[in-house]
Amino acid sequence: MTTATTPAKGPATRELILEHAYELARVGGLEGLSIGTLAADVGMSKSGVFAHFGSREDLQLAVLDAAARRFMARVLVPALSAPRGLPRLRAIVAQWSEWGCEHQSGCVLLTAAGEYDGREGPLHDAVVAQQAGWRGELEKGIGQAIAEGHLRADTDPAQLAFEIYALMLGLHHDAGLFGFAQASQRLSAAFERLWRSWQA
Amino acid sequence: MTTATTPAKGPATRELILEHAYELARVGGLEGLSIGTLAADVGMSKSGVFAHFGSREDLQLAVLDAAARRFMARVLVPALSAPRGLPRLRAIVAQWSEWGCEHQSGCVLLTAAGEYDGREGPLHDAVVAQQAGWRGELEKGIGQAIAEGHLRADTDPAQLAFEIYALMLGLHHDAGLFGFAQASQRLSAAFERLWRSWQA
DNA sequence: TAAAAGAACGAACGGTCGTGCTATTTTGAG
DNA sequence: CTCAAAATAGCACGACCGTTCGTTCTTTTA
Repeated sequence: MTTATTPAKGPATRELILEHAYELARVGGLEGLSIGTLAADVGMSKSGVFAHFGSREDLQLAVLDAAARRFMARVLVPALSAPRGLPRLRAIVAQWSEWGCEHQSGCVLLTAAGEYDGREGPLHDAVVAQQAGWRGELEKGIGQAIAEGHLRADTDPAQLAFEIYALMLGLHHDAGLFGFAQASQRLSAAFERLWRSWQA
Repeated sequence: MTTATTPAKGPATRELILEHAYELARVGGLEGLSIGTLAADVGMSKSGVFAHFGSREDLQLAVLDAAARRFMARVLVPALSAPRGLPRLRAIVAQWSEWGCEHQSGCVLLTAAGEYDGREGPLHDAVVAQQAGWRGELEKGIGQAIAEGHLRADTDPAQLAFEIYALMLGLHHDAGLFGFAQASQRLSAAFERLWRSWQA
C-alpha cells in the first residue's frame, strides 16, 4: 500500500480512556475526576493518559462532549423514529427516563450543570451550550406537537420544556436519594397529568 | 455569681467559621470545601480552624446542619404564620422561591444532594435524612390543605410533594444556567397551573 | 534497512490536601 | 494578680494533585 494510513492507535486508546473517564465522572463528577485515578483505572501511566489531552480541563471538556454525544444517541435518535408531534415527544421523555434508569441518578451532564453553574470558564460555557442545545431540541419537539394539533395552540414551548425538564430533575433527585422505583412511578404519574393539561 | 459560666469564646468562633464555610460551600459545594481555603477566609491558621472540628468530614456535617437550620428558619418558620392549608402551602413555596433567589442557585443542601446521592457514608446519610425531613414537612403541609378542603380529597401528598420539589429543582437549574429572572417567571407560571389542577 | 514519528512510561517538580504534634497566646475564674 | 485551661499558631508528615521532561519501545515512512 502506498498511502494506506492505518487507523492509528492513538485515537482508539483515547476513546478507551474517555470511556473509563465517563464512568468515573458519573460517580464523582467532572470535578472529582483525577488523572491519577483515571490512569490506574485504564491501566496506564499518568503521563500516558495525560498526553492524550493537553490538560485536565481539556480532558473534562472531552468527557462532557462524550456524555452529550451518548445522551443524544441514546435519547434523541431513538425517539426520532416515532411519528412527529406528541408521540415523538412522549418517546423522548420515555427514552430520557430510561437513560435516567440506566444511569441510576449518576448523569454526567446533570452533575456538570450543578458543578459549573456558578463559576465561569470553558467548562461553564460548554455546559450552558449543551443544556441550551438540549432544551432547544425539547422545544422543537413541543413546537411540532403544537403544529400537529396534538397540544393546545396557546402552549408556550419554553414553558412546557421547563416543566418537562423539572420533572426529569425530580426523577434524578429522588432516584438518587430514595430509590429509582418510587421516583419513576411518580414521574410517570406527573407526566400523565402534564400531558392531559396541555393536550388540545 | 457562683456558677456564672461565661459564654466561652470557643463556640462563638466556631459559629463564625461555620458562617464562612457556608458561603464557601455555596460556591464550591461541600466536596470543594477545603480547610486551608476556609482558614484563609476566616483569617485563622489551618490548625486553628481544624481544632474546632475533629475532621474534615465533621466540618462538612456541621456545615450541612447549619444550612438545614438556616433553610428551616428562612423558609418554613415564616410560612407558619400563614393560615394552615393552601395559603400556608403557597407561603412555603413563595419563601422557598425567595430563598432560591437570595442564593442565586448556590444552595448547599441541593448541591450536597447531588454530591452524595451515589456514595455512602455519614454525609450521604445526613443528606438523605435532611431531604426526607423536608419532604415530610412538605407532605404535612399538603395533608393539611387536603384536610382543610383546599385540595381535592384524592390528592396524593407524596405525589404532589414530588412535583413541587421538581419545580424548585427546575428553578435552581435554570436560574444557575440561564438567569434567575426567566426561571422565576416560568416557576410561578408552572405553580399556578399546578395549584389549579389539584384544587378542590 | 535507516530514519522519522507516534505512543507510553517513569521519575520528578512545586503545590495543596487533611491531619497530627508541640508551643504559644489568650481567656476567664479565684 | 495568678494560674490553670482553653484557644490558636506553627511546623512537619505523608499522600495526592496536575504537569513537565527525558527515555524507551513500537510502528510507520522513505
